[in-house]
Amino acid sequence: MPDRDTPQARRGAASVLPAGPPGSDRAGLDQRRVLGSAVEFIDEHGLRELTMRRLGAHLGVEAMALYRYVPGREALLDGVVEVVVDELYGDPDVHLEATGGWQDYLQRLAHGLRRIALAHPEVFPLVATRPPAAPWVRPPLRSLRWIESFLRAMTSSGFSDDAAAAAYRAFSSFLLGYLLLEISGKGVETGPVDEPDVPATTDLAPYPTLRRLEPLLSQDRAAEDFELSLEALLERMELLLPPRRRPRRKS
Amino acid sequence: MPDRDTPQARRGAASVLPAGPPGSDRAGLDQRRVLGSAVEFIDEHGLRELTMRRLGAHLGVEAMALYRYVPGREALLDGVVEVVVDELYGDPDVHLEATGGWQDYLQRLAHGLRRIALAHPEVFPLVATRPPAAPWVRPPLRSLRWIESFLRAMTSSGFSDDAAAAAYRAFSSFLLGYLLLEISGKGVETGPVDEPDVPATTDLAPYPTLRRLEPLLSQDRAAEDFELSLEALLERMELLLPPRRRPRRKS
DNA sequence: ACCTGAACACCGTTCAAGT
DNA sequence: ACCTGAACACCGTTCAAGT
Repeated sequence: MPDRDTPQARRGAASVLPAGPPGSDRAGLDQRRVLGSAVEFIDEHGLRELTMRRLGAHLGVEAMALYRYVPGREALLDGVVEVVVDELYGDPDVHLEATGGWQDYLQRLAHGLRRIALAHPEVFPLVATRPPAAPWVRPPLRSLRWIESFLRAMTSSGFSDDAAAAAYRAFSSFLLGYLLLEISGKGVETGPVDEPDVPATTDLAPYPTLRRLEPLLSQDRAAEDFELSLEALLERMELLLPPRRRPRRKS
Repeated sequence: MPDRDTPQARRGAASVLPAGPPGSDRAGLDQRRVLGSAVEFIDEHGLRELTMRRLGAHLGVEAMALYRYVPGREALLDGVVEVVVDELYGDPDVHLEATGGWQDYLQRLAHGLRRIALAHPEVFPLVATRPPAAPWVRPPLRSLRWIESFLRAMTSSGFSDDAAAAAYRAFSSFLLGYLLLEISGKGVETGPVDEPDVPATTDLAPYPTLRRLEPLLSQDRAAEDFELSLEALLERMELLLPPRRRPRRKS
């Protein structure tokens, strides 16, 4: 399912995984099929349930067969992260780097990553926390090609190298925090159904302010928050431009 | 080690764990000792290594003995998160809610959480990704008492309920993204030592901008970034105040 | 009251063996 | 060339039994 229409998408970015046998494409396994199936499995049952043996069963094969295509469970998870992040290449809304300037590009990039997080909420914590391959790989922008694309868009828009690097750090921090919290707020109350007679609702009596604001805090403002904070971030980035290229702020 | 000098710290916030036997305090186990030991173990060996059996050995006991004090591994991890977050209660720099106004309070709160993240980098991903008990519990501010404290500080400083809630959401997103990325940048290059003759350095030739900025991106700017972005966040929060309470911006 | 031994079902992973 | 069966070391968890 993922990684559509990008023949050598996984080839460009130094893949975490060895190549594996070339896709015989018809019957039989395939690294792409294994990884895609793993993503599917996590989307459906959650990361906790993913097991080499169960993934094998999901593919109609014994667990041991997977080791032909993946060095082990850890590498499988790395591959899952890679596949999900690579879905960005198939997103038509994100392509074409600089048709509308850097702000437009960063907007589309941010929204593309948000779509990925919302499409794979069970995978995203993995995207967020797997140790990156290099210190300058900052989740959720874990693909060398997108990092390159980001930095080129900024520098070619007039940002200094320092400013582009600072923008990259701010952008990744913003996305990581926002998206992780958005999906965490989503997944609550799902899971094993416990005693329905004990509502498990915490007693808020000792916390009067919290109790008063509780209905307010339970509202889902993720979409608006995302737009507004992204807008604010872009405005703050604008200040990193050399003064000549910075449009006068209306006030 | 954690949870020092706060006798009933874990009593106020609805604990995830049942009480367990009262601490006989001398020899023998104790829920506090089990959780504290787990934190210690993760700090030392990483989350991946933590096993009921190994934690038992670490405490000089068989794994099965732990089940007297903890319902299972999942609850143990919840307890670990709770213990680490509760360290905030022992931080003398964070206490006293509003001596210097809300900005000063949020500064100290943010720095306190940053100290925790840096002190327990192996635990922090757990703080970030464990499913919260309620939708309005937003990591890394996972303690009802601190959420209450935050909201009270804001509302009593003139923020409307809506503004306080928005500030809470923005503050938690900021901290989560920043701290998670700071510790992720720290932990890289540690772990199993592979082939030292193959430096595993990715070939950056296809990514010229990245290659040019690589030394810049490898610098550790976490501390400065944190200060500056926190400052910017607080300034943005100021705009949520009703105009009368908002000091005139200089310039 | 607290801990242990033995047992159960299930992991990840290796490897010789099948086809 | 690709998959499997059997095996190994190790999990989390239960429970009757020890002290």
